[in-house]
Amino acid sequence: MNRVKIKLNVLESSREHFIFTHEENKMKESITIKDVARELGIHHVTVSRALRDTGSVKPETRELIKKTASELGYKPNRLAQDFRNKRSNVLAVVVPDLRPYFFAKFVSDFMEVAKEEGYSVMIFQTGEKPGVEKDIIDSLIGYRVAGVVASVTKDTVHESHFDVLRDESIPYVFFDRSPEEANASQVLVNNFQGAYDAVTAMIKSGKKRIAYISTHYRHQIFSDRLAGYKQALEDNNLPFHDSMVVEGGFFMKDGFAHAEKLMGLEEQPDGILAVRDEIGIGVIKYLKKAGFRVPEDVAVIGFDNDPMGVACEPELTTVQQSIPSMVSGSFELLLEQIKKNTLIIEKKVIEPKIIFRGSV
Amino acid sequence: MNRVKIKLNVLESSREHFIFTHEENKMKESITIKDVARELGIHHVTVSRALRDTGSVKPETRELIKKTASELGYKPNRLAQDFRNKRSNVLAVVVPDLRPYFFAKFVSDFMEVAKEEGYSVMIFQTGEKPGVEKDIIDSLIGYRVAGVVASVTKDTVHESHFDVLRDESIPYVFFDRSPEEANASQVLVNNFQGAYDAVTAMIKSGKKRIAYISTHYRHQIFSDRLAGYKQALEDNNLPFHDSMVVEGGFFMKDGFAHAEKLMGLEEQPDGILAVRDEIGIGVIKYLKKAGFRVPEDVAVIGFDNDPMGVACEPELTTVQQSIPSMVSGSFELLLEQIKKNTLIIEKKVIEPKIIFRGSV
DNA sequence: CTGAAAGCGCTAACAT
DNA sequence: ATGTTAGCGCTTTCAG
Repeated sequence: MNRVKIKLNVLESSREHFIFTHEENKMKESITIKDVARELGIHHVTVSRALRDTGSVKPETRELIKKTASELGYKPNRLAQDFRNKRSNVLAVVVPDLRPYFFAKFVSDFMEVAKEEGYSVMIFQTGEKPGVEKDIIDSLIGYRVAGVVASVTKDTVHESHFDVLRDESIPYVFFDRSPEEANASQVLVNNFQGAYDAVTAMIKSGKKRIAYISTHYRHQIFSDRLAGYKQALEDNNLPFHDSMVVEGGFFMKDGFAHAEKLMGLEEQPDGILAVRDEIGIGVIKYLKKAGFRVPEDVAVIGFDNDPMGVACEPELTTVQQSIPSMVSGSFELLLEQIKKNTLIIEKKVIEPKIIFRGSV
Repeated sequence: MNRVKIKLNVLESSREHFIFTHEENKMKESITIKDVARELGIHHVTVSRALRDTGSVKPETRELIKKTASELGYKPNRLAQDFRNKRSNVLAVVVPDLRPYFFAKFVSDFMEVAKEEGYSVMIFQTGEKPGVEKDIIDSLIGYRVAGVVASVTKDTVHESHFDVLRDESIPYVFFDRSPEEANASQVLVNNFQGAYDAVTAMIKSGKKRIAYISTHYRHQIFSDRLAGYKQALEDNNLPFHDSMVVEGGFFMKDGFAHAEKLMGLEEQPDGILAVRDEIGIGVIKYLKKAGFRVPEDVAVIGFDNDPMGVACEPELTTVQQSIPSMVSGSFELLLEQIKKNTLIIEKKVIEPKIIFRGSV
């Protein structure tokens, strides 16, 4: 340690600052298979074979090599391995935003499954920007990732920017949000059914005038939900009213505002389907503030099974999409393509399930 | 396309299954700098120099090379670059679990900052298991990551398993949760102050008997909060009662259960500090269910500023730790070490801030 | 300013 | 069962 500095207020909110700067540790040379080989007086290729359990190596030699390697602290250089193999053991997951529970949970589960099979995971966020999405996909080529799992931005219509992956034989699978007509495997949720079931549930509980709060995102997911909503009304001989479908926004405050507008109408809804749980929670917050009882006066159902839904009062009934199913579905689809080095186009549809809590 | 299969019920919840299997696209050979060089009748080293803006290359030649490379669709092979440079442009972020909002938000923000500087990010989850943490750190060596940012498990006491990184001159920074006495840079929150301020706020609003619900996690963060709680009582001449400190659990249901016990005591608390927002929400849910008014009868404050806190009623007052400050703090500390190839030990302390909402 | 040579650590293919 | 050869794509070093 050759110098000590004391700094203050580097961060606006910091209090204590001590810097101890050491001189660089001389970059210790890493141990390679050649070092292990030299130690044992054998060829490094034999070491390579032994360590990877390939080729034929005399069992005792193999054991000895492994023992020596571990004693010497040998760590395979994955950079060299990947380079040599022209492919890394990294899977890329591309999502619009990691923060929403749905994506955080998907990625979290996906990493665990991938790890079981020896893959590491790189995460990328598009921020809902198609341009960023394209740049990310392009950069993936350079990394020679083994495969890609993606949920596209709200504005991604084509999959053309994924073609570069195809050119490099890098398999990719879409989950949840896929470009329409994608020429790739997809793991999707039956959003039509989810909305249909949700509306049907409200009707069964006696509701007759059900509104739907959508988002401005023009992705098929959202139009499917609208279609399911309409179909459920029709199948129950309930009229469809334009005024009962509103859209715009994505957050709690948007749900609050939409609910305020809906409840200000001459003909008020007695049930509200929200395209996201957060919006649904905003709806409930408005309803309670305005003195409506939930679910007696107005029932509410959301989508996503966000844990946030159990924080509100009453707890939000929601349309759940099984994230573990989506994870295993997309991972298997990807792995099969990697293993067989083959393009597989398969569409898996996950059936949603209504989680009944207190709001309907 | 040479075969078509139809499968059914591969996933328990799937409905439609179509598989179209194509034969493998012949692995198109990627374009290398040699291809670009050949096209131009020059040496590939010149191409390398031109593309990286290093060395001296005649300006026109440089332009021509860049143009040609892009026309040919040249994409640098990062595997080769990283291998050659003995270091990748990947930063590793190690967290206990990606799902809690705090970590999801940290990682999300960190990725954006890292991207600005040309780094990609690999995420790892320890699942609060020190053994897994050790394995992850070991594996990082193989990847020759440029740097590591970690928040350790609840049971990590030493940083000894991080030594391997030091051996390879891979800098690492701890954020939020650090081993005690860590011999590395740290970005921490002043948890003592957070608890102190929270308790003080409740006292100022007239509360006289304040309980503290902790977790069983034996990490310094939690003892610091306890210490802050005690100090605030002392500074306000309020007695400390053992019965007012309970611990165990991490989730909403635990908060609910603890609140039930606390309110069942002969001497009930009139304020409750919860070590996490989720626990605080559980507390509020119990209080309301049992007929107590929040905050009139009992005030509640949590930690973390989890958005879930605004879903409950009343909205939860919380001790916020600035995630952007933590991200920029840890990233800068890491980047400086990478750039200078120097060990820097600095401790940044982020001051928390109380977000007043409805529960106090 | 440009070219030639060399090698990073590893593994596939071919010998022995 | 083990060794030899060769080379992945790139960049650093040295020559010209």
